[in-house]
Amino acid sequence: MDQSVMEHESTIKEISECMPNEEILYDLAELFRVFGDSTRIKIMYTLFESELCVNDIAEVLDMTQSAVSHQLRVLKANKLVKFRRDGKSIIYSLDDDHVRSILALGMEHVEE
Amino acid sequence: MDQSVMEHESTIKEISECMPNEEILYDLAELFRVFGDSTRIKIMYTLFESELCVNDIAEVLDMTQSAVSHQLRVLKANKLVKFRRDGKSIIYSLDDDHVRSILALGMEHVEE
DNA sequence: ACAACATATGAATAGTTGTTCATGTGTTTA
DNA sequence: TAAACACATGAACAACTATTCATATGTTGT
Repeated sequence: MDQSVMEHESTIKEISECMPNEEILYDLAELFRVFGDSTRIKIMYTLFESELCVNDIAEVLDMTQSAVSHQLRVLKANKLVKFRRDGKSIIYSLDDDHVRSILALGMEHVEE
Repeated sequence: MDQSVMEHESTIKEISECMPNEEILYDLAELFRVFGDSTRIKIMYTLFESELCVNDIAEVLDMTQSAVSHQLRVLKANKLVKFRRDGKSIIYSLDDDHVRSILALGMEHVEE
């Protein structure tokens, strides 16, 4: 095995060592997959400035209550939104500023 | 229509006005959808520190050349990677620092 | 306790997507 | 120029996902 092949092999090895482990990579992909649907993005944008109940989100986006609820479930499971009960309604809001940051960064890339 | 209903209506309207238009939202979702697959994320991570040709990516990730090429096509179409020819090989690299920023932000959220 | 309201959820379906296999295109070398 | 190499691409299939419809759960006011 000559020098250049050995260097090649060690480069390959180095890259593999820098790679985050499978589980983290899968979680990361799942996080982005949640952002990868325009209706979920719309829902997050409705919550950008103020919290809202499910019916209001459905009204703003002209969607069925069921569809919104299903998507909120996904957002909830990935800790992108949080919620609290207020009487009969359940009020949703963005979980933290990470969500806003990620949306903003994505927007920067898209608007170039 | 009483006062509270009017306020409700105007809130709904305000939110709709802040919402980015359909096309932008769709592009944004598409961008994140590209990040939403673990093999594409792996490919981007192999390119995090240094540029690589298709075969090397395939070798590092233990994937077929075809599968890698198909995914590079998606990354290319969304301007997440760029490429240049070098002899028989085509060398891929991350397109800009946006890619690194987005991956890093996502990682922050996941590692909490 | 009961009716009305707000939300969640399960099942089914239609549409989307990642991989594989086979083959095509483009480049180098003998 | 023919063979070998590196990569791209089209078709097909299996796996996944978002929405709809029907219904269940939980809360309020009477």
